[in-house]
Amino acid sequence: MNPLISKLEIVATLSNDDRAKLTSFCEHQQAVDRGRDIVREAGNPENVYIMLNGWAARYKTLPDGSRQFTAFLMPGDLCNGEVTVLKKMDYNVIALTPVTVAVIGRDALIAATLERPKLVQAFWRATLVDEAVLRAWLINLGRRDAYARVAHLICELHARMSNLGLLQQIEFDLPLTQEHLGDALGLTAVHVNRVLKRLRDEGLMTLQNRMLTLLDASLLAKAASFDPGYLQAVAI
Amino acid sequence: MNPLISKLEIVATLSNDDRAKLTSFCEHQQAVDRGRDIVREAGNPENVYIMLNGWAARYKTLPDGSRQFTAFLMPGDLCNGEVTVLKKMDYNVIALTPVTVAVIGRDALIAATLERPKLVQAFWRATLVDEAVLRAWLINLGRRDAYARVAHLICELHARMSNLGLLQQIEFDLPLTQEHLGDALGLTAVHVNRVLKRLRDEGLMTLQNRMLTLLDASLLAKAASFDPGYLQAVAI
DNA sequence: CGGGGTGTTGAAGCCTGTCAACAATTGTGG
DNA sequence: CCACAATTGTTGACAGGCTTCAACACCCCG
Repeated sequence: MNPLISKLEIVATLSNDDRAKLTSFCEHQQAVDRGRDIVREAGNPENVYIMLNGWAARYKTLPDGSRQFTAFLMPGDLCNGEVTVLKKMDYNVIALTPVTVAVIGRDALIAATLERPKLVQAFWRATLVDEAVLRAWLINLGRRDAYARVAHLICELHARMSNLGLLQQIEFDLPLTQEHLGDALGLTAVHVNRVLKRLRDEGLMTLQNRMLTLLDASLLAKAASFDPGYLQAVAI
Repeated sequence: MNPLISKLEIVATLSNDDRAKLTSFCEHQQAVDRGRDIVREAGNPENVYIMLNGWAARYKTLPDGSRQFTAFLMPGDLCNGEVTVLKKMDYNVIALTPVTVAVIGRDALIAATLERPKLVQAFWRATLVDEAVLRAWLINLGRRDAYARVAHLICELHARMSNLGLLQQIEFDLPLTQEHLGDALGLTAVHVNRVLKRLRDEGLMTLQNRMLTLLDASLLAKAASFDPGYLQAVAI
């Protein structure tokens, strides 16, 4: 199944025509090696890149060399959807695993959406959910200690993958290093390690060999004060 | 001058017709006392509220009672623009000063924007700038210490007010308490106080009686590694 | 088999939170 | 206009969470 369609159908109902259009968007594909940037701050945003496979992260690097992720991108997510409306990009996107993206000319995407107001609205709604996730991250960094912060991120990632239909079980592939988690959470990899150990010792979850196992999902959600409401768009 | 028009004209060019429409949006006004919520998470989002005067903050409260701001809202900002596309709101907005808002029926706003694609795009671009601000806040909380964090927020607020044409000088009214700053920065009011003292002692800025004075703007920007690029939308 | 990346653990130090007391300012009612 | 209360700002002492630095184990891939 096309992940872009899956993602948009969470927030909107699409016609067969819309689905066909989205499928055609994904014809021109490109592979990106793990560790390489998919889009760059300085780059010319002529194209829009859509995640089809693998994991990526939106990030920015500070003058002192430290890095902060502002989003994890999963299949169906737009790497730089903004450029349909703005000529600027103020972030980078890096492939955290081997990634395949769909490449669409910015103008082609704009033209297509002009003919299909339903599609615009679907993209728009998906963007608003992304923004809600961003707000949740801010709250996470501002007001939760490292323990609850890690727990909250794990709950979010599990819920998002579950929404995409990428899993049903308590065990799933999480191809993130502890440094990646630290970059997302505003923590050092060392401290992420200590928190994961505690979560493991307490029997809430384990993360080994890139396999995450939720041993006690409800306790984990409670520790994180996780409320999944913000991940579900409610269409008018 | 109508602050909504000022705000949108930063990111788009408007026709006289558009401006007239926006002015008509602001006919139905409402006053909100300092400390009261303008919109509530649980509330029914039938209306869209637009800031005309005063300061407000988007926020969420955690189970333990702590509060995190996710945005400061100034004249021209939409309190809950999402509800034109989504039926849900996952945050509150509180008036930090006495506020006047314009109240528009959600359906009326949707109808108006359907006739005016230019207006939709203007709103959309403004939203994307707001999102860039949100990312900047996340980076601020994730990777800067309290000193640089406070400095960065001050730089941002100064730049935003400057963009709105609300000031030209190095001195301007900043009606936020130290607790407000703490809620935005993920710090305690006590520690904000200590940082402000240090910034004062070092001659970078003072904040007294709700008056902020930038004594050395370039040094302050340097301490914060502040780059104002993200505040300016670049239209296609 | 060897090497780079990743994970694990400990010790020490610093940044920020917590608690508390008091000062300054603002707001309110007489 | 004054008196008083409530909010906000200021400062100190102390505790704790997280970072830093370091060493080593593990694992995958060449």
